[in-house]
Amino acid sequence: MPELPEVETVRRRLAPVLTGRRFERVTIVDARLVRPLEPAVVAAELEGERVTAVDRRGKYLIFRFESGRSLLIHLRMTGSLRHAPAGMTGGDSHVRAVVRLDDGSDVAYRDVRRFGTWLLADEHELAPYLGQRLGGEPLERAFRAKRLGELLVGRRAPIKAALLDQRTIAGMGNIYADEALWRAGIHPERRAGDLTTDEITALTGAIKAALRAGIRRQGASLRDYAQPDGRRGRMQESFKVYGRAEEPCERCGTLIEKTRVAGRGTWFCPRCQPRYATRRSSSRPSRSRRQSSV
DNA sequence: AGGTGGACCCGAACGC
DNA sequence: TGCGTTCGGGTCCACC
Repeated sequence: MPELPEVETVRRRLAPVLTGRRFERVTIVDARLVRPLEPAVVAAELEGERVTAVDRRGKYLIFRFESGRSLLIHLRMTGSLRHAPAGMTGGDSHVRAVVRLDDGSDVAYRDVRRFGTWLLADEHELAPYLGQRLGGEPLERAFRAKRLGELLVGRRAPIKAALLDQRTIAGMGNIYADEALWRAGIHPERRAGDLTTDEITALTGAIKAALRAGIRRQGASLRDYAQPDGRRGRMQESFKVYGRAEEPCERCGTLIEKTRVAGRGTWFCPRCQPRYATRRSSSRPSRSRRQSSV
């Protein structure tokens, strides 16, 4: 599942091969990709555009064009992009769109479950579109504990749900949310607004560390995700808790448990991530001394 | 207002 | 063996 580290890896691989290239021929096979617009219309609009930059915001990939317009790609769950010599991607029934570049190579978009979207945005549309959906970038220096704390104040949702909310932190998904909570030693069902300042500080660092670990290993290839050259990422080999139910926690040996939080499969270490804070460790004013018992 | 849960998808894993 | 059922997950949206 492409989250920030996977999308960032794709961005880093595509930027050098796309920058300066012109979209010569665009084929959109699956109408879902660009609906409610007509695939042929969008394809025609894209043809002739020249790429000036490949950016990322949250889980969105952004192809910026000379014209000022941008193509906003969201991979959702099973989307992937493949860069290869022209014609190499034929015969794959899951390819939903192909862009022929002016150097004779193809960028093919593949998506088994067809959740992914392509949006061609005008210059003035991009910032409002993203701003409405996304909070800050967790790997930017501006993302500090103070800021995260402000975003969590008063929130009654489980901390995991808050992390999955893209307006809290852009780019976190199910995998890295679990990984970050384990690193910070915070139970996924703790009320977001009840975390102490120390916990928020730990969580801020844990989020950055979990995401950076994912980028360093070129993302996690569980099933469909692969880099544009077809290679798999290796982060799945380094998960601390995600998908590891009944395996020992590497920190304390306790068996990892699986539960469900905010409608998502959730893995955690019951010892490293206690449901109730075992000691008060902060000056952060809390509205009640006890955690509510569920 | 803010949180929750279903819909959208479809291949894989599971159950009988 | 084969069929039907369940699962999962990012985002949007209806609902409470």
